[in-house]
Amino acid sequence: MSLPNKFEPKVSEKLIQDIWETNETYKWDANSQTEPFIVDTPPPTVSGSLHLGHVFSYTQTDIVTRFQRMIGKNVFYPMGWDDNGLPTERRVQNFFGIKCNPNVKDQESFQLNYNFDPKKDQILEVSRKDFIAACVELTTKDEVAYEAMWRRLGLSVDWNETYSTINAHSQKISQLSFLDLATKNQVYNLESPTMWDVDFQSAIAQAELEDRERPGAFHDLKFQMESGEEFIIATTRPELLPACIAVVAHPSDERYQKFFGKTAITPLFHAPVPVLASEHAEPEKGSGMMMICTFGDINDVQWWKQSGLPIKQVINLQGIIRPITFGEDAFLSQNPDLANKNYQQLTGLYLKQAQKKIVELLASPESSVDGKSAALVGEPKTITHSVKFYEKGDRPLEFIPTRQWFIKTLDHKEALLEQGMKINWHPEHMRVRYENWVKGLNQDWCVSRQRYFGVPFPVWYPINALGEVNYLTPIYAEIKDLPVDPMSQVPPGYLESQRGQASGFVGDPDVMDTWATSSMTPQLASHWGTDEKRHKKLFPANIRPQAHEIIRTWAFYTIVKSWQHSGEIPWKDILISGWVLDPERKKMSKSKGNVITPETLFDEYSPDAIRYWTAKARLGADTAIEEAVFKMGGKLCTKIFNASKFVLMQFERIGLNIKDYNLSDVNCELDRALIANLQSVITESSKSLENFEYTTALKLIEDAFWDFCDNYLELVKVRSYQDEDNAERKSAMAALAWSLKTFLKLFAPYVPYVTEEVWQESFKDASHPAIHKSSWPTVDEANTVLKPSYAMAYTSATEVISKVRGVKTASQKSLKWEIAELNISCSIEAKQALESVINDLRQAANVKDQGLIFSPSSNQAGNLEITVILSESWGQ
RNA sequence: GGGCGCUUAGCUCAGUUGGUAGAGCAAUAGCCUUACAAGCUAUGGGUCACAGGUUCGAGCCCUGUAGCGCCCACCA
Repeated sequence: MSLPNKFEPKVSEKLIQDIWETNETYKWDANSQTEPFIVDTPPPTVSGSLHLGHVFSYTQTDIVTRFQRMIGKNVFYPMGWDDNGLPTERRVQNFFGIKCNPNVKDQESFQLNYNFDPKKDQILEVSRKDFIAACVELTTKDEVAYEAMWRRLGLSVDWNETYSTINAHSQKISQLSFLDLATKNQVYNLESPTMWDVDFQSAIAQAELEDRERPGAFHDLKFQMESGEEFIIATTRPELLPACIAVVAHPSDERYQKFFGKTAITPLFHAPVPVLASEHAEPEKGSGMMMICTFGDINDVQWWKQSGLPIKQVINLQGIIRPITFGEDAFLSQNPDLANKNYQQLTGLYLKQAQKKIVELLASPESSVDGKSAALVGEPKTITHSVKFYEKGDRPLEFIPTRQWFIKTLDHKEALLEQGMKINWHPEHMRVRYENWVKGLNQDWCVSRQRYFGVPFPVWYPINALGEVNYLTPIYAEIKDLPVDPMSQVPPGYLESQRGQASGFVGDPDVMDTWATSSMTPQLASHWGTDEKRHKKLFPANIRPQAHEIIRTWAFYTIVKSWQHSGEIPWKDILISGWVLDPERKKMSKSKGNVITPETLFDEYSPDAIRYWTAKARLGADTAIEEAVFKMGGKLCTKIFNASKFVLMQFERIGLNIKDYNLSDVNCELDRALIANLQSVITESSKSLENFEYTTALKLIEDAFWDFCDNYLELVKVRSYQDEDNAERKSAMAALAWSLKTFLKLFAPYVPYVTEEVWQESFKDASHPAIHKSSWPTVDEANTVLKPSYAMAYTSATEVISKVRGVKTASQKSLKWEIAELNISCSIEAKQALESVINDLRQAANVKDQGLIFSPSSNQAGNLEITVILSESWGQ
């Protein structure tokens, strides 16, 4: 039973991990009847490496969870890997230099290029199957590295309970969810203008939108009425002029009343378009007249839906101006030859180039409708405006008509707000963000993505005898067959040979939004739909820890799914963590994260020290990376170690075992005061931790511990150094043992390594082989009532010792310097209290024999007047 | 434009129901003290963003203002 002389966290790190592992310290007990505590762990996105932001929020969860385990809950703490979706595809593309092309054939014995160099090597197009295999290979490797880092951080995860969002289990549940929603009539597919990312070649959802400030310009364009009168419209998107379907002004705008119901002609394309009244147009903006194009923005889409006018689609899925012919179909023109001549100059151009080109055309002197002037009036006026982007995209979103699957949300706003009210939000004000989001929804959840590495829709579509695909009567997979891949599997009752044939079928080629799967994390962990007995035990979860920027996605979608499937809330409490900010107070970014990796910090400080830093930040509070706090954490751990060493040494010296202490030996006021104080620390910190206020609890524990080291240990030292094991020493030893054990347990959720290291050398026994197999301290253990006299003894003694230190320091003397006379003037009560600790006090202060003098005072009970006269020399 | 949060010592932050402003770091001055010099002791440092109000009393409650951060919406 002994600790190493020096505290070296690195030496014991691995050993301690092994202890946790071999004792199955964090294993969920499937058969236990005790109250569970279920964590809906965020599955980190597997696309590179974990950074300090992850360490921050996951540790906060771990602290809460370790506490719950110690108070006796049957903790279920799984770990998932979110490896499906765009981030993974993008990483795989860049890592191996491959790109998915569904039309390419599978390769035999496909070898991935681990040494891909973007400067030298060409991008290789591979089949869907090969691409998915590459995704699986790389994410599997990443997941190994992630697990190692989580273990090092000391997350008390049950590593038997892991899943990945792309594995068969997750695919099955994700598809099951889709089928359940189909049965409940909560999903539909629809061909309609949808937000489209031209680079990713996929639809995206409202929740993935991001506004970005971009330079733009107002272009004033001259239109003409059929009757010959001219007017001006202002537009930031002149390249959409060929897609103009109408021009509108506000109904009350007097300038344009005379035009309403008549026809205007567009420049360059001579397209006749109706002039209509619309509330959309604001008279004060520009000329008060605006053009409606298919489609410049969401307003155009909404307006078009009401108007019944045909679509003029000029942009293709790649963001390129597609070939069309004026004079045909919707593209009416009063001068098709001229229109086509102009349009041909735009065909094949990317939107940006097309804009440049059309501005040139509009600026030419004969571009107006009557051919007498330029249609572009004046110079374009440059502005900065916000433009909608896919949050992971590089070019602005376009609205392009495509067929997509949607999950109904707009019909359920009220119910979803109610569900939000049933959940406890920490901090409380984060609920408002959820509510704002729900209230502001304007589209159902677009859940299909035209990507490859994801969960397929369990859906085929029948083809009629004419070869037309019928999207409105999909063939759903049977539940027993899940998971299915409709691109390689055949729907019930069909043959593979019928794929793509008249009277046959086609598989849905799309995959689901990655959130469609991760919104099921509570059910993925509980095995919803596949193991009802287990699901009953593990659903709903107790806590959902997550970051605030994904309230509108992860939290929202999880609440949606849970409500639609079973009418329940997915978890009782949601814990919103803050952001890690770099020293310039900017959000920790991936590039910055790579500079300061968690491993670097673990090496330089210790996992415990980093954990301490995370524990100093409250939920929801953004926190700067602060080296000073890492240092503090390190110092605290050293202190815990050294104080433990001191206590253990006192037992060793006279051959006693620290486990054999007996609290009934405690008979000194000072020792009773210590125990009584710690009791209130236990009560208060437990209350805070139960409410997820781990920061408040830590402060209480820490303050008590530093006081224990600075004051109690100093006072009790001389008594405990006695060689004779008499009653007063026994009292000290029992108090020391119990308080050390208590402090170790109180600190254990925060700094598991150092507390475990000490535990192994002190209180470990067969039924408590690890500190996290021991129980949280309770007040009953000590059963000491705090009497006013204890408190007074303790605080008065502390006050005296503090005064003595002040005098010695001011005289630049060692704290060991002898005191010739210590005169304490105080009330009768204070005197009585101090007399009970007089020996401890006299020796700790090193007062000469007979040098401690009390004199009466009429002061208030607590007020002490202390005079110190130092000896001329050291003393003996 | 709507909403939420923040503003306390040089820095990073605590501050319970209103009752004499706190910690760590940094700075300064010291100390080999039988757990700890990677330690310890002490000292200095604040008009609690600003302006009103309620109250015997406001960092805390109310109203307004400003700055910072974030969420949402609008944006021809």
